[in-house]
Amino acid sequence: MTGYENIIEKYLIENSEEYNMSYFEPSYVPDRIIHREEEIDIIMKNLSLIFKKMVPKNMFIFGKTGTGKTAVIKFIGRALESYQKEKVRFVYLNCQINDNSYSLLYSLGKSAGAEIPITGWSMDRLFNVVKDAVELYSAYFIIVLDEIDRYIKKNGDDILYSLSLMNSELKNSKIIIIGITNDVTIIENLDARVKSRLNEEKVVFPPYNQNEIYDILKDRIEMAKMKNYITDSALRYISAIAAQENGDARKAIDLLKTTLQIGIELKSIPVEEKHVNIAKSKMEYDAVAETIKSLPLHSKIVLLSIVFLKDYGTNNITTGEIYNAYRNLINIVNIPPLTSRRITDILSDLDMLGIVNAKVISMGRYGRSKIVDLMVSSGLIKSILLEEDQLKCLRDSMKKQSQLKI
DNA sequence: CATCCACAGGAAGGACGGGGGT
DNA sequence: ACCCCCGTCCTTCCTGTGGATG
Repeated sequence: MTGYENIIEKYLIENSEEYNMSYFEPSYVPDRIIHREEEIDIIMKNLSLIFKKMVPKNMFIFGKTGTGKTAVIKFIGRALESYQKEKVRFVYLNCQINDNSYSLLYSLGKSAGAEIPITGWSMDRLFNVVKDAVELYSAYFIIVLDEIDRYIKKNGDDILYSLSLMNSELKNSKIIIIGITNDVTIIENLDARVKSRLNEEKVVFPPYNQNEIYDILKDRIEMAKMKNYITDSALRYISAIAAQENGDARKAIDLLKTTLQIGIELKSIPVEEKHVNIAKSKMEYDAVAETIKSLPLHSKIVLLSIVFLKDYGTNNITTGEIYNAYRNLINIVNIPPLTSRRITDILSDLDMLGIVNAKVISMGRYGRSKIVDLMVSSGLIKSILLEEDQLKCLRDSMKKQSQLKI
C-alpha cells in the first residue's frame, strides 16, 4: 500500500542525496576551466586592454560544438564583471533564441539600465535610446553573439554595422563585439564595409583529445562530489568514446550524466563500463525514438508499411511492395495517398536518417528496384507509432498480420 | 545479344504557408 | 494590412538503366 508518507519519503530520499546533478547540465558554467589556457590567454590579452583605458578589438571565436567556446566566454565575462562591475558590462545573447536586432538592442539597453518595452518601439527610437543609455553608463560593453551565423543568415550583417556605427558615436563608453560560431565561412561572407569596421581578431578552439576530456570529466565529478560514484576505468571509457566522436565535451558530459543516473537507478554504485554501454544505447535509442516521432505523417505510414511487410515475413522488400502495403494502410487511415514518386523520395529520406537501409539492385528481367531493410527494431517503431491518435486504427491490421506469420 | 522489366531519379511546376518588409 | 519572396511538399512527365531471360 502506498500512503502519503511512503510516496513522499521515497522521493525525498531520492532527491536528498549529497550529490548534485546540476553540474552535468549543458548550461552549467564551471568556475574553473581546464585545457583552454591558451585560448583564454589570447582573449584576455585583448580584453584586458580596458585596464589601460584602451579599446579591445572585436573578436570571432571558431570551434565545433563542445569545444568550450561558450563556457570560456561566459567564464571570462563573469570574471571581468565581478572584478569591475561598474566599468564592464557583459551582454550574452544566444542568436538561436534571440535572432532579431530588436532583442539584441533590447539586451544591450537593459544592461545599461534603460527602460525599454519588450516590443513596440521603432528601430530608430530603440537605437537612439540604447545609444544614450550606453553612453551615460560610461563603461565597456562586451556583447557576445553566440551562434552568430544563425543571426547573420537570417538578418544579414546590418546590425553589426549599426553597432560599430554606434561605437564610433560613443565617447564615454565602448562596445566590443564577440561573435561565436562553428561556421568558418561566415566572416568571408560579411559585407566589406562591415568587415573593415569590425577589425576583428580570430580565436580557434580545437576539439579536445581523450586525455583532456578525461580531465574535464574528472573535474566535474569532483565539483559534484561524486568521486565514489564512478570507477576510473569507466571515466576513461567515456573519454575514449567522446574523443572518437569529434572531441565533443558536451556530449561526453551528457554521457557521464546518463551513466550516473542509470547507476543510481539500478543502485549499482560505483558505475562501471557496462553502465556506460547501457547509457550509450539508451541515448541512441532515445534519439531514434525522437526522430521517428518527429517524422511527417506519410513517412510514418511508409515506415509502418515496411514493418508490416517484415512481420509478414517478406525478405528483400522492394519499393513496389512497400507502395502496395502503403496503399493498404492509407486506406485504413482514410487519407489520400501520395504517388509512388513521392514514396521514392520518402524512402531516400528515411535512408538518410539511418532508420532504413536502401540499396538499388537489379533483378534483371524483373526490373530494377531498391531493396529496403529496417535499421531499427520493428517493435520500437510499432510501440511509438501505433500510440499516435491518427495511427491507432492500424493496430488491428498490424496485429493480424504478425499473427498470420506465426 | 537484344530485350524489357520495374523501378530510380531529374525537371518543371502547382499549392501552400510562414516570415519579413513596407 | 498587404504583398512578395522563398522554401517545402507533392504531382506529372519523363528519360535512364543492370542484368536475367528468351
